[in-house]
Amino acid sequence: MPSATLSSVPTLVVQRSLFESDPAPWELDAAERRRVASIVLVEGLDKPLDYLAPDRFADKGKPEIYLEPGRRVRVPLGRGNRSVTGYCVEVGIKEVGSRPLKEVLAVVDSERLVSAPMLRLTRWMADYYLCNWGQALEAVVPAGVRARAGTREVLLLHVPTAVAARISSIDVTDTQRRILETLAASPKPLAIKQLAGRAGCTVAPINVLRKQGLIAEHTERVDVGDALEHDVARELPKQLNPDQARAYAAIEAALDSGKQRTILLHGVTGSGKTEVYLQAVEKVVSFGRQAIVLVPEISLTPQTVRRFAARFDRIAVLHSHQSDVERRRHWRRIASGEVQVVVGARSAVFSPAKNLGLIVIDEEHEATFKQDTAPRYHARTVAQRRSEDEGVPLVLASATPSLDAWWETQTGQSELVEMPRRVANRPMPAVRTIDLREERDRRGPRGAISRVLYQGMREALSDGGQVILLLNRRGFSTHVQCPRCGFALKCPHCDVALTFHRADHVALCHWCDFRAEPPSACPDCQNPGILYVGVGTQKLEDEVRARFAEHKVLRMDADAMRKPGSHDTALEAFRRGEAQILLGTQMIAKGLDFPNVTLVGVVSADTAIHWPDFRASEKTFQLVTQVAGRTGRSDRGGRVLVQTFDPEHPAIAAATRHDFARFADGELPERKALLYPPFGSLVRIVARGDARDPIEAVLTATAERLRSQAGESDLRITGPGPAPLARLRGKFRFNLLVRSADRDRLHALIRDAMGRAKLPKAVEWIADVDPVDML
DNA sequence: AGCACGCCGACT
DNA sequence: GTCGGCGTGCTC
Repeated sequence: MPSATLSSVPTLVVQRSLFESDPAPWELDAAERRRVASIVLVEGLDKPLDYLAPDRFADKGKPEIYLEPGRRVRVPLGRGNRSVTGYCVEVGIKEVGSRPLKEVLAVVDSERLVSAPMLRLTRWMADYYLCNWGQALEAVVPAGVRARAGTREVLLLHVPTAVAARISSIDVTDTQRRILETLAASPKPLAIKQLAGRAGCTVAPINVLRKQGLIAEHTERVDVGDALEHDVARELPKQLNPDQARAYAAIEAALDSGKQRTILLHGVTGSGKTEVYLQAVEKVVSFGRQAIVLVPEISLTPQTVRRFAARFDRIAVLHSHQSDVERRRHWRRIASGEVQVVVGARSAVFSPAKNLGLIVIDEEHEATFKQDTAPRYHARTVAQRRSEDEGVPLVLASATPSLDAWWETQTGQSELVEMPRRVANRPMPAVRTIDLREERDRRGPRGAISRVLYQGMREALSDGGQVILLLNRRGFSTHVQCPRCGFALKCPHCDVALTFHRADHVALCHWCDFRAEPPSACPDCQNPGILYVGVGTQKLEDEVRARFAEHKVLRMDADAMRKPGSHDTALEAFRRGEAQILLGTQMIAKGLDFPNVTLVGVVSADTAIHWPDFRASEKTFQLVTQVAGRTGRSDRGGRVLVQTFDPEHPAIAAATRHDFARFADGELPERKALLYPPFGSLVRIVARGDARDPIEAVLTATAERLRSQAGESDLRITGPGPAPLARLRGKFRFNLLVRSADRDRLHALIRDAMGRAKLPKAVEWIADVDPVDML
């Protein structure tokens, strides 16, 4: 072949590709204004794609297949045109022609799932939480709603009007005439079985009529089963005391202002915060708007729901233990505007309230408001954004506010309302620490309960009071260890010691549920004296039963409360006095109101103090303060005994004085010095994989990229280093902490750095924005 | 996320 | 010569 021909080939190729990417003249001529839908795919690439919206999807008279933003569609993607699902986020008339657009294949949803404000919110979430827009959209609409759980396609029959007019004169059998008359007389279309039942015949003659066209049919999607609403005795608003009235007035002013405001309701345990926000919600409802009240999942008991049901005619409940069918029922009632108040867990912040008037977050400091899978949103942050976008007030309530929410009040971004006194002027319980260092050196029975705590329990019980014992460790013993060779039983998949559970006689990993046979002798040195050390709730229960044999003991922890509903049953039993001693993990520390509890014992206040988490102090303060708040709630009074090896620790010292401000004043400067929240924004990147080196390498490269891109900014980078839980479920884990006072820039830098990194197949990573769990 | 294209090694 | 390894890049 002549060389001239060879050299001309590449030229041709180059020109062809130019024609393909640039509009050719004849294509420009053909440019048209067409209806174009912008589609965000549920998975895959994070960039809206444009598709042609055929006219058949533009007919408002056909709401089943009307294409509008907030509905899902099926669209062809890639060379193979495989059909994928995406959310329509925009529909408009656009100039097309430069490149032929593909067409939307089908409209999936027969109604809008995501409103315009929710579309904006999800777009913001994607930016803020470094996730795909598609992921954010999927988080906002419950799976049961997407799948239309609890509905069925049914075939409905009716008599065409032309036929109905001459039923008596049609040539049919008597049975067929009866069928036609029955159906024509029905005000609503009927299913085949319904019609057969009413006409007193089988389905056979009905099918004959259908074939003849004397009966018309169409399909419709209907709900199966009816909503059962239970009647609850109505309760009237309570008279507010002066502190409550002041707090209410502040919220009322915010509501009347018609503007977004954030109010932190800082009220000591037992100060009656709930009544304040209930009345605020009543006000919102009175002018026809809706309120969302978020509570921690654990507080969302039937009792809590009853409390709301007693005050409002139409409430909806949303939480994770509902079936898809239930959740969809509540969700649609909210979307229809029927519901006045939504009470729900974290994800209820996405409730499709049309005419939102107020958002309340009770126990605002609780970690459960942070989602621990993508998108890793915090309901408080999302609620703040939503309330700004929709111009409604946000009320945060807590006896132990998060330092994040607290600091906002100090900088004037939100308003602080204090409720420093308990209702009925009841005093706060006296809190006394018991120094376990002294106790350790004393002779006497060795156990988890010190002499002083034992005496306190004896006194409380003999006076007819009840006792709560907090121990934030489940299981029987926390370690299985050989005193001779130092061997400790560890999880083969995780970097943690196995906890011995005596009830199941198993050594259990609390992270991956690995189970092992507990050894009776040291597997290493065969020493038969292997020790089961460290006290969990099960061992504490044994000790309490042995030393208080004449009293009934109730244990509440994740193991004892495995059955659905057992949590509520146990609390009710304790409330009725069927047990005198309630012991358990943090699930007994929160929000409960037992008037007869006159003693709270904290078996070990130190469990969280040495946690490798910058919030360790904050968590300790909250836990001790919250559990202390469970007593002194009646005229019987109450007191609190806190066992600790570190009575001078600022968190414990402040908790014993119920002194939040003192705790905050001590803790905030430390956060500031290290640029931790609330002074800096924090993003934690966690990488995991089968081998240490590639994981660390990816994070090192990312850290370097961040440093080189950071320029003059205040970026502070810690790591990469092994995560506090360096091995989990068989994977090695490394993390990188990045913080900056400039939140938006921080998020943008990390998005860029992670987007550019080439991730080896064997490495997975996530970015956790505003992390709560640092393990 | 898939799914194709593409450029190098072991086979019929 | 062909099958197939998974690196790279695109998807309206």
